[in-house]
Amino acid sequence: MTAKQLLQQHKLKRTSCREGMLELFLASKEALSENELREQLSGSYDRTTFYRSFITLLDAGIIHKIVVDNILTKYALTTPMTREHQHVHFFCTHCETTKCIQTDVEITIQLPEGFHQDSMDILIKGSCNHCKQ
Amino acid sequence: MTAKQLLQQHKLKRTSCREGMLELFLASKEALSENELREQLSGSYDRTTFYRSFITLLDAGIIHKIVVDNILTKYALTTPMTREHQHVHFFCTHCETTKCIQTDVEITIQLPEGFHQDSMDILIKGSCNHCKQ
DNA sequence: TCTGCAAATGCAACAATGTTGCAAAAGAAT
DNA sequence: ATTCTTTTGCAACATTGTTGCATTTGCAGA
Ligand SMILES: [Mn+2]
Ligand SMILES: [Mn+2]
Ligand SMILES: [Zn+2]
Ligand SMILES: [Zn+2]
Repeated sequence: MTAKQLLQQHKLKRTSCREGMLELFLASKEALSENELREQLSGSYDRTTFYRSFITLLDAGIIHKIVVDNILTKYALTTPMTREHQHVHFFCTHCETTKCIQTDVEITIQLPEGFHQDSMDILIKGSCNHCKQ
Repeated sequence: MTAKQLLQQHKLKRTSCREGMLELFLASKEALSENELREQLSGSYDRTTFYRSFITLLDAGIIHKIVVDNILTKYALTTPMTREHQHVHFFCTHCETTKCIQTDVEITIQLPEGFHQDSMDILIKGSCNHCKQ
């Protein structure tokens, strides 16, 4: 799947910002932040354009967002696996590497009477294979 | 347990800001945000003082922090239950009510080779008993 | 290939949240 | 009451994200 195909498939205009972002997502095994994308797209775009592109790609379901506390926000491609709701994310507290964990989880938690669950976010923090002590 | 006792027990100075915050935490069944605390402590304190008080109470382990995406940050008292295991938080997407779920969870997720887990955050989103449709 | 229109962009301004340095005030111990 | 330390308030700043508006671009149709 190419960036161009992804955009066409979702009937989105093929702009260089979107296409550049998608190429980086397609090439990366890890989630990427706005800053990481901008660094690599040296022909920088305005910050506003990035934010609006994120919104477009999120709305289309092409990418999804991973927020780690007040520390950072990253984005990753949505795959068939990650599209299934509750999947797990991993965050390395040393190098901030953030990954989608491709595992099926079946967790049921008893909520108080009258509460209703729509979704569940699971974030594991620890050290990645490069940062293990 | 009173606010005064909590502060003395942790050898913290008994200032009116800290004591006011703790009284609200002790009286609340839900997690509270900076704004909710400030509203109720009408004899408002400076924003900086709030942030520094949060840090003090967090460091002492008296409260813990619950971050919901880029939406909001709330705080709640640390109880014996919440201190122990990985515990779960609930966030109502309608009224933003945020609660600690007092349930024991034992979840093991297989991480990629070389990855090491330190902690796990679980956030359930949905509607609370007042907002159920 | 050219034209026209809707959509995307860049820029400036703004808001919310959180942090830091420093002088003044308050807490607690003597 | 005096002293010393910690906390506070204020101003300034950083980061992240949003909005309005004029300009530019992509793309469909001629
Ligand atoms: Mn993911
Ligand atoms: Mn909790
Ligand atoms: Zn790492
Ligand atoms: Zn609610």
